[in-house]
Amino acid sequence: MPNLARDLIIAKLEKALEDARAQQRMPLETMPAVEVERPTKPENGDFATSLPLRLARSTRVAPMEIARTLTELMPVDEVVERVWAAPPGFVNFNLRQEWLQGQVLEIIQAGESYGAIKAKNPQKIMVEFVSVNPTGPIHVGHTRGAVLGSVLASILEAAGHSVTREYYLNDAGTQMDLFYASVYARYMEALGRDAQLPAGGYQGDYVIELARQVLDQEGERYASLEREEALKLLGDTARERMVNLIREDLLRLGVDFHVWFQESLLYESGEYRETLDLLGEGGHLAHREGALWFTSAALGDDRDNVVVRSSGAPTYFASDMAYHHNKFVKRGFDKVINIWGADHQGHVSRLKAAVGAMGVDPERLDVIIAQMVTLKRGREVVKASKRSGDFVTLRELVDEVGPDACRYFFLARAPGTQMDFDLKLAAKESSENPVYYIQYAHARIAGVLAKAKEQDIDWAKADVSLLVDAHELNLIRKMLQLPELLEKIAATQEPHHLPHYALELATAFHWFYENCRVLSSDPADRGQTLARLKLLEAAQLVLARTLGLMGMTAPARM
RNA sequence: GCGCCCGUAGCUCAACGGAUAGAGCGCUGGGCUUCGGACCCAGAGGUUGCAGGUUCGAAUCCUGUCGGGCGCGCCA
Repeated sequence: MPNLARDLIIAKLEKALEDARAQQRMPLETMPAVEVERPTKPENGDFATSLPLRLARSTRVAPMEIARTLTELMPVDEVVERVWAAPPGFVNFNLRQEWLQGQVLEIIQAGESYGAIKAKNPQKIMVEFVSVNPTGPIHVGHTRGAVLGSVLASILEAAGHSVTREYYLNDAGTQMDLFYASVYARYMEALGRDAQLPAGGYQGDYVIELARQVLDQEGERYASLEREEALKLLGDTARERMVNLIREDLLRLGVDFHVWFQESLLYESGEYRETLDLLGEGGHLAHREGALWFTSAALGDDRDNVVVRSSGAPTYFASDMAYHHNKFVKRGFDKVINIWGADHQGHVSRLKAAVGAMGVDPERLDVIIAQMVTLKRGREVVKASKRSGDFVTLRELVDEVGPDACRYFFLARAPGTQMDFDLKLAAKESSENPVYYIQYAHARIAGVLAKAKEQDIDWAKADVSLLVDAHELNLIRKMLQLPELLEKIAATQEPHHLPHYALELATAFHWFYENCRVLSSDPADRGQTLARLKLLEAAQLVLARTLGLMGMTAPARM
């Protein structure tokens, strides 16, 4: 891809500023950062900058005068057709029609890589997400983070970074022990033995099913073992089965990982020990009340945190520190993005403190907190609690709503806002969901292109300069926004803009389709037909690309 | 009590400190003899919770306040 129009305009502005200073037409002490925006109103141009308004104070020059000076210093070229000053102090830019037309060919040439950007500083990035304990199936609350993480990872890749998608598997620790004991109790129960769920054990029906499944497939062998031995061996199989279930459920949603990182490895490899030693040497650990503490209060956190309990068992936080040591120091990620639920929000500061104490710049760790999802059936709130067993699983959700709608729905909301998910509504309205509106645009294009092929129309040599209708140019303009958008999302880590863009793109297409007939039997329209087929080919590509980045299907028929 | 997040149209949500705060759903009224009507067009609907402040300009930043969510364990 050539440079983005936006970047060309920024370069133009920067040059104009330098010229203005050199010619002493503007008293600039330092060069300001140049930013351009896309005006909401088309009459305000394809691009605009409010630079004159920002510079008015420091230069003590009237905004409109600055705007006019800059305008004079920016001649039109092959990309920009018109530059003008607009009150109260904007400079607006319009793109040249010929350039827009040419972009159709550029998009087709870029093909499936359209929108991909060469990052100015490509980074090795890890996105760690979901990471639910394998003590039960994934439920609705985790789905948001799953979608968010997978799409963010795709977009970061498109923006030129090298991305690892990782699931942190907590296969050690007290919750797992509790889970094993719960499965064991259900297993014995299934054999008719007297068994009691441990205090605070996992009560969900899935534990009963799991135990029964093990019994069916592996027999009674665990019952004859010593309890401790049985817990270990039965635990192993139960955990594996649970992890597989989680993996399958996520795959149904279209979420996949490069790495399933086992917590237990941190202990086996000695990295846990190594991390503690490192922190100890730095003076960040203290023995107190029989336990070992990370002295995070001294680093600005609200309080110190226990790393090793008085029982000698490490806390979850201890392994998390070792895990992040592994991410940054052992594996050398430039940036790590963790996606957590709102209930983990209190852990951000202490983990950042720990990362800093390891000698890693805490800025390299980003934690995105996805706020709670309230699940509803109509007006009724559905409680989701894994231990009480009363929850809706990801699998049930995907079965009911479908993966595409599910992804779109979770993706379209900014992570920081709490959201309601009405199961009833989602299922009922699925045929009028924006998802279908977007996919329908893709299917419509596929239909026209297929028809053109049936008629042996070859549009390879179409003349794009015939694309002069406002609807056509509008569609091209919209297609050209994708690369900028991806760059922005990669920088702000807010993928929710993508579904909104997809909707706008689909609207631009439907509007075009309504107003511009593509296939015409009139020989006089031949040139226009070919050009429009070319445009559709590009539009289909951009739609498919956008849907693909969201992990959604781009159907040729619906 | 302290900390983090969120209050925008009837509902679900957008809006990079910028120009008249926008979409979808729902509601009202229109639109195909031709490529897929799962479409298009128009309209109604807003004191951006409230009050101050900063700024040429605030839904956005700051302070306070009201309302909601989540945290504040030798659980994860």
